[in-house]
Amino acid sequence: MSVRTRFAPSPSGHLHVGGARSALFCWAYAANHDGTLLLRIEDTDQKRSSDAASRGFLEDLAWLGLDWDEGPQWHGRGGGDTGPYEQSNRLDIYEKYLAQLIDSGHAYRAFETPEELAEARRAARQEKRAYRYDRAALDLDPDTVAAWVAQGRPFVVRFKVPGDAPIVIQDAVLGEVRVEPGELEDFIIRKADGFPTYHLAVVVDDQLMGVTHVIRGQEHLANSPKHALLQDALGFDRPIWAHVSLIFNPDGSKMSKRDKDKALRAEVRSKGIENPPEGAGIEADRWQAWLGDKTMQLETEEATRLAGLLGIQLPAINVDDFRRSGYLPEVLLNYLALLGWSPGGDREQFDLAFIRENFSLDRIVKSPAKFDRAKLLAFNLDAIQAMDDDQFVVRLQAFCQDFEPAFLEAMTTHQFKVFALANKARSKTFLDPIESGRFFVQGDDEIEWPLTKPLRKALCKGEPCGFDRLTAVRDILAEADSWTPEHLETILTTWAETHCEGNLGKVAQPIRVAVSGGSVSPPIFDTLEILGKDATLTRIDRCLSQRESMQESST
RNA sequence: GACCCCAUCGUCUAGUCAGGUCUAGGACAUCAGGUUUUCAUCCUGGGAACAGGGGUUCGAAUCCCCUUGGGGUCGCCA
Repeated sequence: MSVRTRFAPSPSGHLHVGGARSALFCWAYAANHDGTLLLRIEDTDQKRSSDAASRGFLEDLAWLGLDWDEGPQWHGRGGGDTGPYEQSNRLDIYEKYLAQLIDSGHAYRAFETPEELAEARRAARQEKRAYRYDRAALDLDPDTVAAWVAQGRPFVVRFKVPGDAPIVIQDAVLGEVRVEPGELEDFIIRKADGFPTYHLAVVVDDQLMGVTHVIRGQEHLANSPKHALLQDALGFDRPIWAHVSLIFNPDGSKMSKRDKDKALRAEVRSKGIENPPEGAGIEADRWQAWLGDKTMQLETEEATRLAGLLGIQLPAINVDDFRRSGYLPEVLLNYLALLGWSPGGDREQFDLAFIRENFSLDRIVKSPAKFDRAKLLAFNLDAIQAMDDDQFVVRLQAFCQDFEPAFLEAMTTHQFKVFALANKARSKTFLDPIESGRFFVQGDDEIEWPLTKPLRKALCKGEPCGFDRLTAVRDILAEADSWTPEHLETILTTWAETHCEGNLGKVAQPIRVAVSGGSVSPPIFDTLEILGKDATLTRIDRCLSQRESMQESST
C-alpha cells in the first residue's frame, strides 16, 4: 500500500514553525516513500475560521517549497479524488457516521449546557477530584431524548468510552503508549451547532482519504487513544502514528501560536491599559473579550499594529515572521529538520533533496528542542555566503519587491546590483542590507549626524581630525573624472599613502560617516559608487557645514 | 492535582535499539589570540555534558528499577 500522509492545520492565522516542521516531516516521509502528501483544512470551529487565514497557510507552505499533492486547489497544487479537503464542506459525511455510532450504541446525545459543565468542572476542581462527565444522559429514557430532540433542545453527541480494556497504541517514535480504562471520559464528537469535533472529523477523514501515516506534534498524543477507540467502533483501520516532540522557546515554554497574544496581553496589563489604544483598530468589546480570554487570538494586522503602538517586539514564531526577517526558506527548513530529527553523523547543513532521500521516522528525536535563533542565523549566513552573486541579486530584489519596495524605486538596476553585491559578504539575512542601508534611499538633506561615540571618534578626535581629512579629500573627490570603485580606490589609497601613513581607515571612516550619518556601511568605494558623485559631495558638504556645532557640543 | 511523554556540553545533536573501539564526536553560542577601511565575515586555539541513586554484567552514556527535573493533556479549540 502506498504511503499517504497528511498535514491538517486549523486555519487560525499564519503557519507557525511547529506546524511547518510537522508539514516538513509529512512531506519528507511521503516523498521518501514515493507517497502522497495531503493537505486538509480543519475548519470545524465556526468561531475561529476565516478564509484569509487559510490562504496564509497555503502561501507559507508554498514559500517553503512544501508542495502538497492532494488538497485545496491553489496555484496548480492540490486537487484529488478524496475531497472536499475543507472539513466545513464535509458535514453530511460526518452526520452519516454520527448516526451509525448512535444507532450502534457507541454514542449518545447529551443535553447539559456549557455552563452546567463548567460548573461541574469547577466543583470537581475545588474538591481536588479529576473531573469526568458523569454519563447522566445515559440514564435518560429514549422517549425523553426523542421528545427533547423534537423540541429543538440543543444537544451534543458523546462517544461512549468502553471501560473494559486498556487502550494501547503503537507510535513510530515513542513506541507503545498505554492508557488504562477509566482514564478517558465520554468525549464530545458533535457540537451543539451540528459541527463534528476534531476527534470525529479527523478519524473519518483519515479513513476516507486513505491516510496511512499520521505525523503530528506531541500535544496530540493524548488524543490518539480517543481516535483509536473511534476507529475501532467504526471498523476503521488505525494509521501509523508518529508523535514528534514539541518545539520550545529559549525559556523552556512551549513555542505556541498564541505567544504573540500572550506578549501583548502581558504588556497591556503591565501598563494598565484599559481601552484599545487609538489607531489599533480594535473594537472596545472585542478588546475586552481578547483581554479576558487567553485562547483568543488577534488578527495578524491587529497584533502588529498594537505591538507598534505599545513599542514592543512581537516574538517570531510564524514562518511569515522569518520570511519578513530575511531568512531563506531552504535554511528555515534545514534548521527545522534538525530540530527533532538528525540524519546521523556530523552532517548538519543540507537541502530538501537530502531530506527527501534520508528522512525516516526512526531518526526522530523523542525529547523536546529549544528553538535557537543564533544557530538559525548562522546557517542563514552560511547559505548566503554560498550563494552565487547573480542569485543573491535576484533574490534580494524579490525580497525588496515584497517588503521594501523603496529600495527598488530609489535605485537604478545597476545601482541595486552594486548595492546587493557590496552587501552580500556582510549579510546574515536579506533584511541586514536594508536596515543598515536606509541612508542609501534617504534624500541627501535627510542625513543627520547624531553625536555618538563612533561618530565623534571619526570626525572630531585626533590631530588632524576627521573633519580636517574630509575637507582635504572633498576636493580630491570633486576632481575625480571617473566614479568607479576602482578609480576611487586609486585616488583615496594614493592620498592616504601621503597623508595618513598609508592608513586608509583614517580617511575612509570620516567619508563613511559623512555620507551615511552612521559608522557602518558597505566597503567605502562601493558605497560611494552607489550614491554617485553628486550625492557624495552634497552629503560631505552638509556634514562639513555642521563642523562647528558638532565640535562645540563634543567638548 | 490526575494521566501520559521525555532526560548526553549553555543550545541542537552523534553515540543508546545489536553494552567494550567513548580519557563521549560535531554544530551554534561563548572565551583567548590573529586578519580586515567600518560593520559583518574569515583563520587558529581553549573551556564546556552522559541529572542522582540503586541494580544486571568481567565491563553501562548504552539494559532494568526508583528518585529528581522538564514538558504535554485534562475545551461543545484543533
